[in-house]
Amino acid sequence: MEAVSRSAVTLDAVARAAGVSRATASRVFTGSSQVSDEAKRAVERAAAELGYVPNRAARSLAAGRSESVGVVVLDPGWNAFQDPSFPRLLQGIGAELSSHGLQMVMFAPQSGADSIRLEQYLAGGHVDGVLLLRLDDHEVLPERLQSRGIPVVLGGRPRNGLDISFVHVDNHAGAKNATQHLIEQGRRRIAHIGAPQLLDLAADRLQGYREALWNAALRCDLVEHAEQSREGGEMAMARLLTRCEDIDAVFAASDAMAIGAMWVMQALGRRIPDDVAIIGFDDSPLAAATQPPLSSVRQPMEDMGREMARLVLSMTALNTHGTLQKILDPTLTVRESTSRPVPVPL
Amino acid sequence: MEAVSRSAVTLDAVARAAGVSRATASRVFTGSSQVSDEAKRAVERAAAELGYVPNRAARSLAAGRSESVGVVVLDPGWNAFQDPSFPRLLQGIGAELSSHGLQMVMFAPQSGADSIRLEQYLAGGHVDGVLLLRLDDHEVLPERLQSRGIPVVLGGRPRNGLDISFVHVDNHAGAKNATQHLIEQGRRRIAHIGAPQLLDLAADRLQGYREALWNAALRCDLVEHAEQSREGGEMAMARLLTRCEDIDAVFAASDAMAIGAMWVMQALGRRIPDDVAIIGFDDSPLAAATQPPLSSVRQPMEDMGREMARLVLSMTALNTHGTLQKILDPTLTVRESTSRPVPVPL
DNA sequence: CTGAAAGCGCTTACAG
DNA sequence: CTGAAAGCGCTTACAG
Repeated sequence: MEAVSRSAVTLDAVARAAGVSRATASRVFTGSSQVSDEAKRAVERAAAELGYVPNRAARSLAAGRSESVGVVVLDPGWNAFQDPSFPRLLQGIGAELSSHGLQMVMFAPQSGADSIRLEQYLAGGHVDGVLLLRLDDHEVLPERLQSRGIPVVLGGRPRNGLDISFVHVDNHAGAKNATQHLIEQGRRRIAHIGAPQLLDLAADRLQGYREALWNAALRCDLVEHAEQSREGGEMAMARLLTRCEDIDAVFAASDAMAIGAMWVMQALGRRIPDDVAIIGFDDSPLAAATQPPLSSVRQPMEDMGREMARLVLSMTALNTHGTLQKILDPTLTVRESTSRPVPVPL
Repeated sequence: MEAVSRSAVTLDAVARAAGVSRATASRVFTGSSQVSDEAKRAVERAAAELGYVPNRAARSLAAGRSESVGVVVLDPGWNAFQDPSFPRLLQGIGAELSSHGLQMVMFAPQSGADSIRLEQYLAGGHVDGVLLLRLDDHEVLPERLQSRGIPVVLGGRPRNGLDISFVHVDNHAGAKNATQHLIEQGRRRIAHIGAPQLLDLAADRLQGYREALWNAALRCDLVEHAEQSREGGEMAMARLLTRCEDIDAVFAASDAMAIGAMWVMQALGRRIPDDVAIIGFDDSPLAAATQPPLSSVRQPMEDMGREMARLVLSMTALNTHGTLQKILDPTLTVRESTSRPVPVPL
């Protein structure tokens, strides 16, 4: 059993066909300017005729870099692949890398064996840097890669004590803005349906909600946490109503939960937004599809992707051992669930 | 600007520390049996102490293979990343590759520039084979890779005239089974909501439906095609009802469309399954969440992934130039939307 | 601008 | 079982 003679045409063959040295041929492919137009043309013609494709493994080895960046999705349940914001994140990463001529390489390890293999792969010269998504607090990969000298950037905030680069969306600010928006609409009995308490985004969003209420001198103990699903939202909404009958607004920490709240309210015959305003979080495709359409906090996922890519690129370029970070603000997408449409005067 | 001295510890260093030659050290990592236990232990100890990680770029270059397989998702809209069956497919691929000690490397090219870079990457010795997902008829990547001698396997049937390996789910059989199931439940006026006609799965599923009706000597012109969404299903259902008031069963080519049909029927006060039975396609998470739960045709996505991996592995091992194919049968997941629950006698 | 040469870190016949 | 040596396909100072 022998390896296929796959990459039949090598740089050497191209150089010979073009009548130049291997060094010169190499220079035209690496974009070095030190080549005469004549030589360049000859090499390019020869390459085209022979169908030359550089062997990137050889190039990585010789040059000490690979012109590619790894994106690792640390998500044992593959949930990321159903998260509507995930493609937007990938798109941002891909666009930024692409504009620098870099290749994006993605990984989704599922088992311990996968992770070990992956670590060796990433540490083994196949990528210039690594972007890490969806890691939980027990994940050791970031530190292990970093200790090997590989530039690493996290999506989300690292756990305490970890000195590592990251890009993070300010959940606190997003929640505060959402709540302020409700207050500005004249709402006064504003409830919050929080994410499961073990997520740190739950604490951040709750905190933002409380701060906005505090600033407006409103009471703020109308909080229930729930599973991030429509059902979770329904149950939380029901519990909230037993605590306060005349809630006039709800800020939910996810669109799915907001929809659950909406269903409960509508089943009770309350009009949205007339009787109760509802705002969600994530601005997922769901939000635009409800009746009435759901206002939501939009996380700048494309921007987050772009920034992650920028950070890792500047780390590889600077060859620094310092860490970088960037915090992005969410925006508000206001739809009819929080604001009565103003009739357009003729 | 110089490359980081990243992979500080090389095979050479390990060999020296272990007091053996580089060749022997290499043999313990490649799993060659030709090594004494003593030497093996010494090398493993040295590697652990020094924190050695093999440089895989070098290994790929020297060995002529990479122990990794590329998975390319050719989906300009990133839609795959929101498709509930997509993670199952990846899981199948990952599990099979993993069990053979192979690394799975994923790509999602978005632009022409991405595709060119990707082709060079894949052809450049970084992967041993390629799995292609979601390609449309104009895609040239499969042929281009194959012509470079790289083992390629498609998920889905290749367009006519393309001699290439593939794994494919038999849509025709799935549709036929679903329709037969409805007939066995005593239904006689069975409508079909088809996928958009430009998809070839639409034709396959329609054909399966027709065949089942034909075999049972039933009429079969109750067909409407629609967008693959709940709204599409609603509109198609409404159109069908204008053509035949007393439809007693619906076979929809996707779960989302089936749900649309369900909503329309329920809004009209018809009981499911008593008055009308409904079955979908894909057995997505949606199906289990409806009221009543939706019967559906389940595509064996994990199996498809596993088979794709198996095929590409056997192609790399056999080093053959022939092509392989495998066709898988869907199964039926029967829930309450098509069969009245039989009360359990005490 | 160009070429000869060394070297990137590994694997693998080949000869013991 | 082991080692010396050649070689994988490229890049890049170095010296013209």
